[in-house]
Amino acid sequence: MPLTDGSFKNKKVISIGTVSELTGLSERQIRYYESRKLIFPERSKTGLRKYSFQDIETLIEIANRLEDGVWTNEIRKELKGRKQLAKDPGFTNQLIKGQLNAQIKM
Amino acid sequence: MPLTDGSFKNKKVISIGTVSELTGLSERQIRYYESRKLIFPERSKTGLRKYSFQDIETLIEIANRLEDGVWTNEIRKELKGRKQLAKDPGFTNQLIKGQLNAQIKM
DNA sequence: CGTGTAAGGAATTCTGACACG
DNA sequence: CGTGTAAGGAATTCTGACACG
Repeated sequence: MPLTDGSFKNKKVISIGTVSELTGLSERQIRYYESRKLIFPERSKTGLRKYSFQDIETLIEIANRLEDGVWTNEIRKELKGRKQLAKDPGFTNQLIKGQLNAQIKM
Repeated sequence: MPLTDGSFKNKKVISIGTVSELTGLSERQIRYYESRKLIFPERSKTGLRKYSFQDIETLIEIANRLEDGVWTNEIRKELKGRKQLAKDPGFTNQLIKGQLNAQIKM
């Protein structure tokens, strides 16, 4: 199965510092939007937040809505409208292949 | 301009620990392949390596070739065959928009 | 050649809180 | 409400080196 690019978009692998650079938002803001239930990063085993490119797009959208004077409560409702579709259609499979190979090697 | 998914694939935003988890390779191996000129991560301002999803695919490929008993020197040649095409066709533009908005807001 | 590891330091991220408003 | 900051601690990453082979 060919690797469809859509696989990357929802893979949570970016740390908060990088997200901050990419979006222009402060880490404080990014964490706050999470507490407001606008974004849902995953956590590494040790608790570090991990974001996807999709999250970054959502964050930019959130920043734009806030500029318009919209409250996070309202933004949450707006965001709920757009269902986040199928995640991970293929990429993990490829990764597993790579890891299996690595294992078998041992 | 709509955001083409290809934009994500070449964006260097993943740190080495995450790459290690995703590929099953040790950080030592990943850094070594860089010293062998097989992969070319970018660096954050403070020197931390950042990889793209494309790099991850390449790493899995490298691991597979090594299992076949191929030397890094040879793998480098093989990799050179496949030109890494256009990077960043659009994503950065969108990010800049978000950041500009953020700036203007101030 | 390719990879593991201990070593010391630098950079990152986390949480809870005080602050302003 | 949304965001800044200082505080202390925990987790991550970096480089150069010794080791095996």
